[in-house]
Amino acid sequence: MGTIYDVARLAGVSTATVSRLLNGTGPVSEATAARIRAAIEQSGYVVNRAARSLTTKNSGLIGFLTSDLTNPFTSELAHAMTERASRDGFSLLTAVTFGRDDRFVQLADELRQHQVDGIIATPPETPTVIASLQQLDRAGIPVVTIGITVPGTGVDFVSCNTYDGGLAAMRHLTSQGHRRIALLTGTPAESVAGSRFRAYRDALDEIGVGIDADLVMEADLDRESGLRSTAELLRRSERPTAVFAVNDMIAIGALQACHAAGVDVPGELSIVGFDDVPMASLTTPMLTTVSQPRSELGATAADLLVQRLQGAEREPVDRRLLSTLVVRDSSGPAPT
Amino acid sequence: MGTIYDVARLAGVSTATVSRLLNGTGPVSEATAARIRAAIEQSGYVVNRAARSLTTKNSGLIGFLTSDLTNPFTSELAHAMTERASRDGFSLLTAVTFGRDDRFVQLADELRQHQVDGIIATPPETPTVIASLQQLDRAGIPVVTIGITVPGTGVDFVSCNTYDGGLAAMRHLTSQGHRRIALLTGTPAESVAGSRFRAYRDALDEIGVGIDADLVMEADLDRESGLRSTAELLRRSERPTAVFAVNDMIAIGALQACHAAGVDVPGELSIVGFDDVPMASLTTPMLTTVSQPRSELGATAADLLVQRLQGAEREPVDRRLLSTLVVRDSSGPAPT
DNA sequence: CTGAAAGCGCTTACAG
DNA sequence: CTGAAAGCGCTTACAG
Repeated sequence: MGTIYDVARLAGVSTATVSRLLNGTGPVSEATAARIRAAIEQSGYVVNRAARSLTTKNSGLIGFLTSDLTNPFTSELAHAMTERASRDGFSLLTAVTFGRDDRFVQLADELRQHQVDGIIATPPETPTVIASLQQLDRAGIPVVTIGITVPGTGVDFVSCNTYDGGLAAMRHLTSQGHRRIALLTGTPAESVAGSRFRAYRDALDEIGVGIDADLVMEADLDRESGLRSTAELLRRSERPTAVFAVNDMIAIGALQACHAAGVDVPGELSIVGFDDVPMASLTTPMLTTVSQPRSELGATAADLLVQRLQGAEREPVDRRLLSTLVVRDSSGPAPT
Repeated sequence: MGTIYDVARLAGVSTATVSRLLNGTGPVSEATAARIRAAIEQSGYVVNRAARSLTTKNSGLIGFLTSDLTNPFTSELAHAMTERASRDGFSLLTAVTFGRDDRFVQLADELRQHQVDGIIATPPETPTVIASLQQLDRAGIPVVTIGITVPGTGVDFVSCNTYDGGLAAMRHLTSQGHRRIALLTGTPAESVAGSRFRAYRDALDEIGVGIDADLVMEADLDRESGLRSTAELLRRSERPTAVFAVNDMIAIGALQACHAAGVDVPGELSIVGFDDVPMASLTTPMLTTVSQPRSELGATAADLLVQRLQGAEREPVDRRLLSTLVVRDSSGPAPT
């Protein structure tokens, strides 16, 4: 592909001059500029950013750590981040953890090896992950998290008021007479989707009902496990009357379990999800869920990181976007 | 973060020895190995792969060029590719073109700047894109494409038999009496989703009906444009009785347009999609569509590329996976 | 406006 | 089993 030396030789100048033209980092006479441009054209020269990063300490790479690119929520985040980042010449290096803590740690390390300028993470809020994020921060790598806070660091944080959203969802159920409400969430419930767990607990508390451990289903955060957990709930002699899923994919799995078991939704079981993914309004019945501004979350996260990478000195930011309950058809009064 | 020099100094050895231990590329006595490991631990050393790539010519980066990460089809591809690639230590550098040719060319260049070892692309089959891909190939960068062929190159190719799938979908409609069938596709129809266009044309040909240009709706490949195109079709005095969408997102948009206009599906209009994205079985009515093995496509593409990157010398591969028509509820007999 | 030279952090023959 | 040194492709003071 040719190096900057080839271009320099072809144009009869030094590599310093070529570099200056390429980066607009110093004056170059129009005559030599023209010769250099011709040489670049002729040799098909493409700058080697890996080499460049060796001196500049900037790779132009942003690491994105996520557990599942398949989840529409995540893919919209990634899309919005890519778009925002590319505006300032940054590319996204994506690492998928499959929700496994050990992979998170390993992939964070890999991103560092690739000299990412910064990292955006939207992982489960487990101790291992938090520790890993803190280490990144200590190593001086700018980090922005979506949905989880990392105490004692300079990490920027963008999220929705998921607690409020979760509370609205739960109250929507309790106000309609639901008492036996199952929670479909990750493992452990307290930390994976922790704010939604707290909303679940507090809303039950409001109506004087404690948490029934049998109704807290800890599993993966995907449709499969929503289907499995709900199928199990439906087999029990004493069923819940409602299900609160911490994301829509789980809720959709729950819906499918009901279809399969011939259980009427919302007549026999109310289902509420979280995220308002595109397909939430396409299910039968359409899903009641909490809407999060996905693109805005992604764009904001990327924006905060880019700002920092461009030298903005400021206090760590805690940016909360609004999430709202969207009542559709999968929820209704508790059966009497 | 410390460099290999810091580690070497700390362990009292040369950088060459550290490098040999790190890469398992030469013998190191157990005693020194232990000292080096301790030094790495102590200094929190992380190898700089950008620097490494300067000598090895391997970045460990695979570029993924796609038009829309939001499409479930694409995100599943990306997911599967990431998984397969990471097995051999490769990371995915994602570039999103938003379906724009100029961005494709620019992003391909950016990926080269970042020294990607190879590229996987699943873009529209436009002349600009083909030319760009050919240039990549000429530059000696291994390329695997999903869904489009690049003539006269060493590019590996993995796809479904989308023509057969499209033909099955179209025959499903024509055999039920449909004559006025609209095609919802990209611009230009002949090349974006070209095989599906050919299937459309040939199936109409079989029943002695020519293409009615008014029924070929060229637009973007997303839900929005499916909605818009269909809304327009529904406003016409002479409506089509069926719609064949080249992907499910478009088909879902078509479904929504019908909902909005109070048009019964499939009573008044049959809709057939393509891809069988997860939400295709969650719509009301559930979508008739052509199923593509998404994960397998992604995994195969990544596999072919990794093989090549690991030095496999072989003829360019043309791997066809099977796509099949899935008849659900959005299609039925033509209204009489 | 331009060039010579050092240095970024690695790996790799080569020599021992 | 180990080290000295060159080289990968850039950028950046420094000097002119």
